[in-house]
Amino acid sequence: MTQDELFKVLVAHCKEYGFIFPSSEIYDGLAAVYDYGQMGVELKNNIKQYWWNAMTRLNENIVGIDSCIFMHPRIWEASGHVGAFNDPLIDNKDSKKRYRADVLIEDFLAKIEEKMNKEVEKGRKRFGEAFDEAQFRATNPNVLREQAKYDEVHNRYKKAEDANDLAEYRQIIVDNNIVCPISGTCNWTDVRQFNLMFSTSMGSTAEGANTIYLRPETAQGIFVNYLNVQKTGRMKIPFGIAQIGKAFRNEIVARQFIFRMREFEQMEMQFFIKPGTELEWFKKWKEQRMKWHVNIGMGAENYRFHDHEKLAHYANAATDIEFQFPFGFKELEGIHSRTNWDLGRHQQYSGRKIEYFDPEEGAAYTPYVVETSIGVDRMVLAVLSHSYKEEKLENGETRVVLSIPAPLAPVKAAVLPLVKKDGLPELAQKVMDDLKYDFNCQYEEKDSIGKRYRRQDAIGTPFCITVDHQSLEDGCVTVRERDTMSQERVKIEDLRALIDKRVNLNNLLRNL
RNA sequence: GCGGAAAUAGCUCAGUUGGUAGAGCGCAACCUUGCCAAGGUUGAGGUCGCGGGUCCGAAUCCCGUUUUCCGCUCCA
Repeated sequence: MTQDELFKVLVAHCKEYGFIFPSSEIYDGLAAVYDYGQMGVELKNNIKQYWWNAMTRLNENIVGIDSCIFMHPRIWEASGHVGAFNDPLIDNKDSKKRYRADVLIEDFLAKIEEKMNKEVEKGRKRFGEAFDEAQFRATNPNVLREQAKYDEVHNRYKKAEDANDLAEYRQIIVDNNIVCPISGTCNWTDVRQFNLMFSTSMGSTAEGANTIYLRPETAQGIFVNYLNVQKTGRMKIPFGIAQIGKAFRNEIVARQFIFRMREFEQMEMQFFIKPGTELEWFKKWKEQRMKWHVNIGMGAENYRFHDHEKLAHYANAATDIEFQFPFGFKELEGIHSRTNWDLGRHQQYSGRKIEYFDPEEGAAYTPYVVETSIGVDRMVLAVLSHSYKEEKLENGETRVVLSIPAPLAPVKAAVLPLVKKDGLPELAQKVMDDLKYDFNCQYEEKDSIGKRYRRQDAIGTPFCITVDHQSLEDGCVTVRERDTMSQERVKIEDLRALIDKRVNLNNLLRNL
């Protein structure tokens, strides 16, 4: 099976066993939006818990928050998201360069003005003292011609701007033969507005309504709460704020299942530090985060760093942790040294002083930030794609098994009476009642025992506990292990400890 | 965004030159069995993605549309 086929099979498996469904499926679906089903939500919650506890429990100086999806619109101006993603953009097909269509037109208008001014200067030299500029502009044929052209383009441009008419932008550029400064050609694409942010309006009346955005990242919710947390938590630098939450991006091309969705979930931690120490902390968090991933046990060889050579305007160092997905090594997590860019911008836009008084320095400064940002859905996909296996058994049959690392598995144990009579269901139900407070368990009595084992394999349940006739006499049950299919007899009272050892998330945390 | 392909039961698919919708698996109930997807009986489930057109008659032919997949492009 090729990686491509494997990916398709995995998507089908996710739907068949209740991990991930296409959104709004009975209405033909909604592109690039997916829902988590009864198994998927458990897996996802376990991943989130592993991250949350690793951040907030293992680090005394990291605390969590949960900020809202709706935020003040000015936040997105400060963060640069509004400016960068609202512009009408046009590409030159020959030079492959992208320009702002409005800037191209404004530059063109500026050139016409320059031409007119040159004519006026010529006139001034010719007529000397007697020169009447207004008179000259109203009568000189060269100036009049340019002025008419200017007025026409300017009017069209303003109208297009008011109507947000992108096609008209392009038409103005083409009609006036505005060329690309690099290729010198007029071979343009359509004008497109790349607004990555979803917007809605807040306020019940049209005139009183504000445009507000669905956050395209959770990080800004942390930055705008920096002062609140630092003061109320009496946090001392260095310290971090962690958050898990939904973010929204109106992707132009959203494909590859849950790898790139329009609504997705992030786990972000912003670590606030003293300026000048950022590269040290960047290095530390790089190591820490890689350790967290490898600790899950899906093979260190499936991860790698990808350092950014071209840096975003706010960063002075950046790297990705990439995972080997069925479609290649792709970004799972980003680690960025964001300097004081975000806090500085919020200071500027809000007018509030966002500083930290460092008692050791005896001075105040705007903290620097190292960010770790991981996609929850990408983690889910990483775990699922790595865990899905089709095994050839000795009897020639194929077994589909999700070898999800046990602490992340949706269901930890299935309790199965060998037959549904002779008092076995009653005993099995007792076993179930004993375990259900500690672990997510399933009770099943339908179909043959073999079939039930396979069903549990398909959802990645690490343990199957079978109650048979002998159990009624000796109080022992068969524990069947998912990956090896091996069985052992265990006393019912020893079950909890045995399962706990393998599935408890805290054991994963202890290895960090 | 552009080009190509696909859409029939929960899943995988068949359905002849246009003539009343099929299989296997799965699902539900019961019987038999009991440690790796067992057998039997019975049953539920589809206006064939959606909308329009041609025709006496459309799952089948035509047009439009939606969604998905595969390339390219874009984004990071």
